[in-house]
Amino acid sequence: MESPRMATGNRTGPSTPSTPSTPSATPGAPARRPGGRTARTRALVLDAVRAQLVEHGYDGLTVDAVADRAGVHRTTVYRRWQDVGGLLADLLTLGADDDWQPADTGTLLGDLAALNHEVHASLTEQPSIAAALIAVSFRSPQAAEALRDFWEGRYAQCETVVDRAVVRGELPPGADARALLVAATAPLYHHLVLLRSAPDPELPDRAARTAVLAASAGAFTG
Amino acid sequence: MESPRMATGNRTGPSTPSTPSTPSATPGAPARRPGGRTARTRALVLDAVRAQLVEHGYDGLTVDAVADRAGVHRTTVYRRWQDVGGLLADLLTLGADDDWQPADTGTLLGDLAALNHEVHASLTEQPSIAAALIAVSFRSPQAAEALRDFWEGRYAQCETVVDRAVVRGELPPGADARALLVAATAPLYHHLVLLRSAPDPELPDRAARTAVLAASAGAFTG
DNA sequence: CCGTTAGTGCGACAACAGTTGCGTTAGGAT
DNA sequence: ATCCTAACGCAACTGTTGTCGCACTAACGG
Repeated sequence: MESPRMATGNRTGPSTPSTPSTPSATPGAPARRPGGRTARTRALVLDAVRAQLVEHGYDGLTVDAVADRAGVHRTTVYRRWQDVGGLLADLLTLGADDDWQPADTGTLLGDLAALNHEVHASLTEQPSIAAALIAVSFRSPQAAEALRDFWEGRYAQCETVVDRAVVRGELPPGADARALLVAATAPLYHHLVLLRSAPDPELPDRAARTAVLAASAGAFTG
Repeated sequence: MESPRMATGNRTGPSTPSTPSTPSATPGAPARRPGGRTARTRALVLDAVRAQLVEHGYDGLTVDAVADRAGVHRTTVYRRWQDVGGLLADLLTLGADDDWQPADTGTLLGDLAALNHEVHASLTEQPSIAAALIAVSFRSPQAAEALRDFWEGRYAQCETVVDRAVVRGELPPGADARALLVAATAPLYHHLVLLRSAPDPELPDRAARTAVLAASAGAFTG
């Protein structure tokens, strides 16, 4: 997971509740207005979320503080994002919809190590948006779902890493790509998020190596 | 991790701030009073925490609700435990100091699988004290530290599993026991806590098998 | 048994989270 | 250019979280 990047575009935001792709085709639902002011507000607020997170950390990330910093009224934030979890969830979806691709280093070990280094970096940066999102996902269903979707997407995209390894003959066909990817990355999350160990710069490489050895031993094939 | 058991003893509780083992030898510090009423209050409150957690889940676990149920005033709870995290941390320390031992099944795979089944059970029981503690550990430093200490103790105790495997000749000597144990258990936590996947009854065995295969391939012998 | 005071009960208080009703502004369609 | 109304600003409100000062009760030492 890398840090979500800001794209100050004209996107609608999460307040648009499951709108079909053809907005004008739904007569019962009220017409959305994703234009000028709405988009501007969203950009201001999400900018404020990131700035507030950087300056005051996760504990200083309250709805009131974000609204003040964005120059927007409290109720506006509450109406569109509900709570802090909604804000971070929106920030995540904003950064997740870009066309991220796993690195292609030529070997399974290299690919997994590169992936792990990305995860490691996103979890150890100060402050870590990823860590804040994980923390808030235990309070906010919105954040939990956004994080779930984000990881689902990322793991799906990373399956190409395993596919490439199969094509190269590094792995036998029929390997459980998802299980392999989880085995490679889980120790990182376990140490940094749950055990809260001190960051170990060699951990990404070691975890990747362990997963590759297990895969070579046939751990993920039937 | 299994559910902490209640021992309605006369222990002091976490409010005793790092008291040396000889309380009477510290003239500057005020004399503690761990006796009758204090112990009774702690038992009442911790009982209420567990009951409240069982009946209303983690979301219903507020300081006020616990105090009401325990028949104790709010301020008493705030003063001795600070917050919900302190309450759960105390509950954990109460259950963690028993002489837990990892199962001895005769094989490394069996031992790791048994361990994983314990972890799986503690995380999927409804409601899960373990899951509640993990969730609250992101809000409360006390809970975070208690959880950290708990896991540190458990992983230390589990190193005997690896030692036994070395003695049996299943593993070469010099294996990194901690890394092996983390590799075996991390996928469980990753799926159940972070990814929030649906519980997979085969996951404990598969994760244990993966770790053993990696270990046999020399993944943890640096 | 008595004196000291740690621990508790009690009420008042501030700060924060979150909601509601209503008036105002500005997007978008005609 | 005009109308409709989504989105916003504003203020007042409720409920919860956490703190503080003071009085009181009971644990522990003598």
